Amino acid sequence: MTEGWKATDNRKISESTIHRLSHYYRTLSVLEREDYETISSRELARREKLTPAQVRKDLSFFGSFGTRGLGYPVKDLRAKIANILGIDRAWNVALIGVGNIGSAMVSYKEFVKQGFAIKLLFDNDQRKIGSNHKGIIVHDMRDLEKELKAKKIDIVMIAVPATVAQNIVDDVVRCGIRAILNFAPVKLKVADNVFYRSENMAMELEYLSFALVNLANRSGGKKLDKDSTNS
Amino acid sequence: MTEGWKATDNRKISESTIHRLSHYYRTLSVLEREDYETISSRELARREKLTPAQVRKDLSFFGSFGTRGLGYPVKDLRAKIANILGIDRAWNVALIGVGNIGSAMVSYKEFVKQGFAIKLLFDNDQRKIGSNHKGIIVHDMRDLEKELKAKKIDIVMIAVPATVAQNIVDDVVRCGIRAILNFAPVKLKVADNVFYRSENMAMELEYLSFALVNLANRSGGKKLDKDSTNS
DNA sequence: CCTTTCTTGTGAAAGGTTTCACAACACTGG
DNA sequence: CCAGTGTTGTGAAACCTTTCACAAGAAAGG
Ligand SMILES: NC(=O)c1ccc[n+]([C@@H]2O[C@H](COP(=O)([O-])OP(=O)(O)OC[C@H]3O[C@@H](n4cnc5c(N)ncnc54)[C@H](O)[C@@H]3O)[C@@H](O)[C@H]2O)c1
Ligand SMILES: NC(=O)c1ccc[n+]([C@@H]2O[C@H](COP(=O)([O-])OP(=O)(O)OC[C@H]3O[C@@H](n4cnc5c(N)ncnc54)[C@H](O)[C@@H]3O)[C@@H](O)[C@H]2O)c1
Repeated sequence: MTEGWKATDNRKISESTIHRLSHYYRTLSVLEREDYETISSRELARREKLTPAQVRKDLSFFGSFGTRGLGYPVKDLRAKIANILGIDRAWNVALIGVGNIGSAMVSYKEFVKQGFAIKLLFDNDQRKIGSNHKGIIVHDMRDLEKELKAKKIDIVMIAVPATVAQNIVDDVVRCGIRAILNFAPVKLKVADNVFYRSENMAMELEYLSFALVNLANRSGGKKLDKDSTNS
Repeated sequence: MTEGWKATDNRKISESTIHRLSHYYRTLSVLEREDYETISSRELARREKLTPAQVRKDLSFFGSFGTRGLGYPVKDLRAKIANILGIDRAWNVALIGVGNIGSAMVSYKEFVKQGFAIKLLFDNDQRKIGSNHKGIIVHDMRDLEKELKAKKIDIVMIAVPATVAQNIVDDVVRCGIRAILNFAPVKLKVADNVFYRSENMAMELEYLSFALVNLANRSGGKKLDKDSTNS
């Protein structure tokens, strides 16, 4: 039980658990900077607005990292979670579609700090191809395969109009990419061995709209929180 | 059973159900444009990669909109879902923080089409205050309360640096706002009667990272899909 | 009008996630 | 070394969501 998590393990880890690990990671980073040595599941839960049992259960899927009577060692646990999430290394990211959203992403310095470095840009607009964004040249879509492979890209972000998103995804998957972050408000069809996630702002706004119409002025109305305990 | 959903109903609707309604809505919009009269739960499920039972169950929480043997009337169902989600009306949105992400949002024309019109911009950078983005003037944060009330803002988007996000949220809530869409990668503390959702790209990237490290090259690897059946 | 075919709406079963509750253990102070 | 306190790790219970399975109803065709 002490040797922890193996990638080959067959246990099924829920999406919610992984998302909570991301949060734990951020909180632990703060605690580490504030020179905390250990933290209890109770205190961690308080900061995350979860139950202590939830915290312990989440961590227990991957090993036993705490000390009874004491809590978890902040530094080690942070490192362990980084390892579980695979963010203890650098990932090479490419971005396709250097428009409004795409430009914002390129200018965002936090990604690099978190180990996700945008190494390649693509567009099909002749006016944009060859131009320089924060030191990165925008490539022609025709060079997609060659460049993705040359730069050993792991993750592709897609910020093109919704109408062409599926085509681009198909191209990217054909080039061997297994992980995609999509910003177009469409549901993508991909093979079973390709992972993708979508950021869909319209959907979140619709959720807020639903909440305002249906859940507002309830007695002790409930918090809706994508960040919180419920997935 | 035929009079359908009431906002005063006490049944608990899950987040997943609401997200799926958003998807159904989009698919139904497409079907309506393609002049479909009716659609069965089976066909809708096929397009959404869900089970027919899931579709029927989701809809059944709000009433019974179908005809046995025939399916659901596309036009009516779309209208009904719009009503449930509260997107059959216009919402007034304000955006705080006109930086990289904020500017991208202002330039995004789809939001207006979907009933979410950005009516107000705020920043605390003197160089930005007074400037004009797509016809909207950037206001000083000091005018927050006055302007939010004058423009009858329903939803506030927060695109400021993570360090100040909580302060801004507190201000906004104090002005009476009940719905917030947050882009800063922090967990916000808000009262129980305030709804908020976060777009957290770092978290989605971390999920992809986890998938690449832990789930890749599994036998018949599983698709991770925020859009799909699991919330 | 009756039979066949189709599809909804929904209780009940199955499956998944969170919370509970407590044994096991670690540290502290006497 | 022992009693007392605190906290983990984890089966089991409680809770929540999805899937199953079928009765009920609608249309079509003879
Ligand atoms: N801007 C926002 O705030 C926002 C919000 C939510 C969702 N989105 C979504 O993000 C996506 C991008 O939005 P945007 O506002 O940045 O749009 P945009 O039009 O500013 O940018 C799209 C970019 O993609 C490029 N492009 C178009 N077709 C291409 C192709 N076949 N191959 C390569 N590049 C191509 C265009 O040249 C352009 O540079 C859209 O799907 C949009 O729905 C944007
Ligand atoms: N740019 C991205 O791609 C990206 C991606 C993920 C998350 N985010 C998050 O979105 C937020 C904004 O990112 P960005 O890249 O647009 O940053 P930015 O620095 O470009 O923009 C922030 C804006 O907020 C304004 N601001 C700062 N303090 C303020 C205050 N107290 N009141 C009002 N306005 C204030 C600044 O003047 C600036 O215009 C950040 O929290 C960031 O972490 C951005």
